[in-house]
Amino acid sequence: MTEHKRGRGRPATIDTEKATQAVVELFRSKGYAAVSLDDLSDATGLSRPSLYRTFGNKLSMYIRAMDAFGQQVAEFAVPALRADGDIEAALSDFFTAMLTIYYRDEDMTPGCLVFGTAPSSADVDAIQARLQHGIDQLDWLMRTRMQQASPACDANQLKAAVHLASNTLIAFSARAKAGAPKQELVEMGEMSARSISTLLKTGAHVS
Amino acid sequence: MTEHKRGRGRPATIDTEKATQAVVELFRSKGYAAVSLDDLSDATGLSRPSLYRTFGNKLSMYIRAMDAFGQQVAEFAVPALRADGDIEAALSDFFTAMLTIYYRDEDMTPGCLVFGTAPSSADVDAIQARLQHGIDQLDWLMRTRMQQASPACDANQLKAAVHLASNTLIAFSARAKAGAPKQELVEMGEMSARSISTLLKTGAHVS
DNA sequence: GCAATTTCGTACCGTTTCGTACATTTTTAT
DNA sequence: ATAAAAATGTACGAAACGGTACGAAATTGC
Repeated sequence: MTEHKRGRGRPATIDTEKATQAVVELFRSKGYAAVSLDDLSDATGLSRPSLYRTFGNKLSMYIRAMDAFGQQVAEFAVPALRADGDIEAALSDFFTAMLTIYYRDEDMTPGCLVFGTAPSSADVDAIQARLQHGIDQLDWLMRTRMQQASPACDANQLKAAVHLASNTLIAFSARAKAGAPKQELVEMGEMSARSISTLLKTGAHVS
Repeated sequence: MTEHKRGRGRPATIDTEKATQAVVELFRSKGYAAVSLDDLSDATGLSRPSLYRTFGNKLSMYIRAMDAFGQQVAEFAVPALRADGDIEAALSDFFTAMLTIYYRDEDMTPGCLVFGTAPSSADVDAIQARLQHGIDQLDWLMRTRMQQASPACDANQLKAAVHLASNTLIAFSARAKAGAPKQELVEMGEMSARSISTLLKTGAHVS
């Protein structure tokens, strides 16, 4: 699919995937506006014109980075939430999986590209739209999973649990960026998962 | 106190407080890195050298804006949390008070300066320190208020409730920036307040 | 080999950026 | 009046910025 039939001309040598990953890393650790094209050039090893050819301008690079980040989350962390079994374990495992993404290396804390850096650049319409998409998707994910876990739960109680869970993850981004140690947030996620699952269970027979 | 004994020389005409407010508004709607000194000059009506004389460089302006914003929160919203009475009402009123700050005008959504824009600039040490301070203060506020409301509550349950409440507010910043209508978040705050207070009450006699 | 074709980096342009030197204005003291 | 003092804006400089024209490099078709 990605393999073109090698026609005439100089063969391409750029590893788009690896470059995309470098772009993601840079944007999520320094934000959108603070990153210059020279920074991106250094991080990817590509010249500035090459960046333009493969990714377009800075905004489209950031948008693409958001998409790539979302895909990584979908592949690595969402399965933990979708896993069968106790809702508490699913929530807890999902939180910790997200935290291993947020804390890439043990020392540094690049955090979340979407919830960590997009809000401050939300005055750009395209960025705001993607941010909203990310939040919507998170809410949808939580709602469907919790509905499956507690089909008899009251609608309002369910909604409350969904928001508590989504908001927990969103806040993790800010806490990670603030320098909280990973273990602290892992424990916070475990406790939140327990509380939220308790609410879901008791919510099944409350007005 | 602020009134100097008017010695020799041209009297100052700059309204520092009004300029500070303009700086806060600009930073919290566009973030730190995306704001230029010319933007700040336009927003405040002060020339760039005047900005330097009164506030120092861009970073110190942002730091000062964070402090001013925190003070506004302490004066306008924190009393609602501290108010005597039901913990659910206190939480709900606090959330809505914060949301009236986040949604300054009906149309625009500048959001939260601390939780909305600081995370993406947390690679600057001074900004990260203030962000952490803001989170710590929020946690402390929640903990003391909930301790007062439910002195018999289990320590872990209390901690869980504190984190759920703090994380709710932190996430509101991202949701507001994403374009969520104010009413939606007000209702989300009410439901979260109810759930969290429920957890606090049931947590008094659970292992 | 040689032209066509595609990829890639050097070098450049106009603009914006932060920060400051310096002149101007406005006041008080003598 | 006139000098001293404080506050303020104009004008400038050096650096960084986003973006692109253009030439060099590498490969295939003839």
